[in-house]
Amino acid sequence: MSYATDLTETSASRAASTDTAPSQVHKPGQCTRANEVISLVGDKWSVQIVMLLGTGRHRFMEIKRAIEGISQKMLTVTLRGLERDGYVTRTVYPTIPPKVEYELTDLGLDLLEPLRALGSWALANHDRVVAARTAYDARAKAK
Amino acid sequence: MSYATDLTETSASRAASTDTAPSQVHKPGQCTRANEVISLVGDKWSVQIVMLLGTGRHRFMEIKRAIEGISQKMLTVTLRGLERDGYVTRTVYPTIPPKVEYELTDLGLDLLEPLRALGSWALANHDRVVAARTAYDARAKAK
DNA sequence: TCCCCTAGTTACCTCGACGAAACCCAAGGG
DNA sequence: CCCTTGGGTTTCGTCGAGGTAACTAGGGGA
Repeated sequence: MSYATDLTETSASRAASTDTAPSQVHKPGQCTRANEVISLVGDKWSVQIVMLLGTGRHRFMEIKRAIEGISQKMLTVTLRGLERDGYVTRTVYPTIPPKVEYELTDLGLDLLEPLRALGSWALANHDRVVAARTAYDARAKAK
Repeated sequence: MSYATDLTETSASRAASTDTAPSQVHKPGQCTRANEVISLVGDKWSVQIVMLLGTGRHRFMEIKRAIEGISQKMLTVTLRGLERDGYVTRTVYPTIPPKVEYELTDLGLDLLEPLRALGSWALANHDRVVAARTAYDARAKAK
């Protein structure tokens, strides 16, 4: 493992070719730590919510209506997770129709930057991916 | 939806507050398209493989030994997916112990950049997340 | 009177992601 | 004769993510 995020990563190829050391040439710690955070991105809903909250403070039902497709349960679960990880704050107004507002913390705002980078990359290169996909499928079908 | 990757996104809040239009004020297309690409990041293995291939060309068994924990099946499935989406190329040498090499395409190399950004962010902010997590758990337990 | 609104929680169920392990070919080594 | 090696495919089983629906509170509107 060990992503070589900005380290000079010659260890991966070395480990695979030499193979004398069992499999511990990489630093598994880094990979694990990175994954712990990156796995949030896999969450189907977390990214969308963080992106939405990037536009400012929002109420629960606002988010639910904005995300379209998310269930009540998953919204609460996801928001709890984001709160636990320190990305959002939850503010409860004990009025009688309850009112809860969610807002990004500094950490959440920080996360927004690489997330937006990934998002705009995705938007920009979407067509390339679709083209590759159809080309691949055509090739596979022709075979 | 609509991530507001770099657009001025006032529509999300507007849609939630006005609520006159059913739910189509955002541009759902962008969100869907972005997700289509971002969902790759959720794949538990795709990111690791792309990162590893960022260090150069690699053989199947090399990758399998380097990733540690991936099963034969998931490696083939993930690599096929990455090949289909145009991120990696698959080169078969029809020798008699078979030899297959995987390498990032230009698209894959392009993806590497936002991925590394996210990865180094994750590494840099891992501690903040863990701290928030333990603080939250302590608060929850004390309640 | 009854329903709806907000922000949840809970129980139940489904379905797909993923792992484990067996099987494949063909050549080469003991 | 069997094992190994590389790069798979296939089958089977599990487990958890996530959806659905019903419940909670109290006040306002028809």
